[in-house]
Amino acid sequence: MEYIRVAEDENEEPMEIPSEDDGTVLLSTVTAQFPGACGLRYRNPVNQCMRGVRLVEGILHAPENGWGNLVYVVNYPKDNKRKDGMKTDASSAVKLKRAVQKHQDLIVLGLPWKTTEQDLKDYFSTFGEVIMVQVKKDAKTGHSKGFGFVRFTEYETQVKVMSQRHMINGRWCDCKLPNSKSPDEPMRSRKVFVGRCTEDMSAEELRQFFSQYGEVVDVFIPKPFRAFSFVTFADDQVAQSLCGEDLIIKGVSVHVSTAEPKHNNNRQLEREGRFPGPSFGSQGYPSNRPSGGTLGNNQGGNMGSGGGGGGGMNFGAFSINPAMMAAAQAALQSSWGMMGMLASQQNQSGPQGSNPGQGNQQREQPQSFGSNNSYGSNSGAIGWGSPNAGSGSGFNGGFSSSMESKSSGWGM
DNA sequence: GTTGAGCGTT
Repeated sequence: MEYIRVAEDENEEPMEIPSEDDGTVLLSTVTAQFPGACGLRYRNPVNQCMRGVRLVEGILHAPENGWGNLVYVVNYPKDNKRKDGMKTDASSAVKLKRAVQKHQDLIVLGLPWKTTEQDLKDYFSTFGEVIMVQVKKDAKTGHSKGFGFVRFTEYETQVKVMSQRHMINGRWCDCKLPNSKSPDEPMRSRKVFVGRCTEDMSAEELRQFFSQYGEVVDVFIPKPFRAFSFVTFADDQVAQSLCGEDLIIKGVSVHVSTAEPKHNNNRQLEREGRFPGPSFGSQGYPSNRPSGGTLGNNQGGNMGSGGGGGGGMNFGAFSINPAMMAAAQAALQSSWGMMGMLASQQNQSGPQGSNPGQGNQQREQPQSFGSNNSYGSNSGAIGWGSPNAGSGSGFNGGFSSSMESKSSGWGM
């Protein structure tokens, strides 16, 4: 482990604080010693100017030549000279949790409209081996939405890429960890949820693919197509180890998480706090949720919103539509089954018991299952994530790779 | 035919 020297003032005695394995320093590590700190700066030996240390998502990145022996000075918001602390901590705590980083897709923000996946591939390949790029496009027009994703083979490459800005086709772009996923949550389940599946991923292909990590005992793909599936392993540790990972299947980045969709992934709700409207039976869930938990949302209560129906749920009022069927179907597959859907009904008497995290499920808003499930090309295909084994043959069917075309003539 | 902070067809 490496340490860097940090002081509250240039003249004060520096304190050594630890860096992470990847050479970054967590802001949370700094705030642990200097409450209220919001960043670091240092005096550039070359020109004697103070320089800020790059900070992204709670992670401090070393200067070009590493941390070295410089003394880094703590930054505080405005002219707070510490002491007050605490207040900012609550809000920053959320970000600090992102601190532990793994190998993940990076989101690329600020892309020029004209930038193609090939451009991305070409550009990012200068940092290290790229195994996936995507430019998000409008389904109809095919026009870029101005952002994309990239995934590197090496974690070090990822760290490097995150630590700086990028000039891509004439625009400055940022690479960050997407906030579409939260740090993995603990849960003892052999089943994982696989999001962002495409329709052409068959159960057999998924089984084949996931078998490289461990014995797969079940693959379930909800029908009609819902862009996710469930994979159950024989060994729960295998399942757990995959949670939070992005995996590349047929050039498409899928996301693995616990079989219970933790996220009512709504950041708005976090900020706005409580839900409006009546929430019957919402005697709050035990607050022993795993760290990443979504804060007190009373979701379950929505079901009764119309009449309130103090205390009792009126099943007679239910009408089953296809969406609900699918939601139920999904629920049956998840670890908690219908428990999730009926979350707010639970008494949760024993603080003991099994898993925290039951409370707030509610699978899916019923949504139109309209016919248009046709998403076209998975363009950014770069083949399989190359499972080691040989048997995998037969899948290499034709997914065209937009990256195979060599040379990216940019400029005319 | 436009745009420029964001977050990937759960």
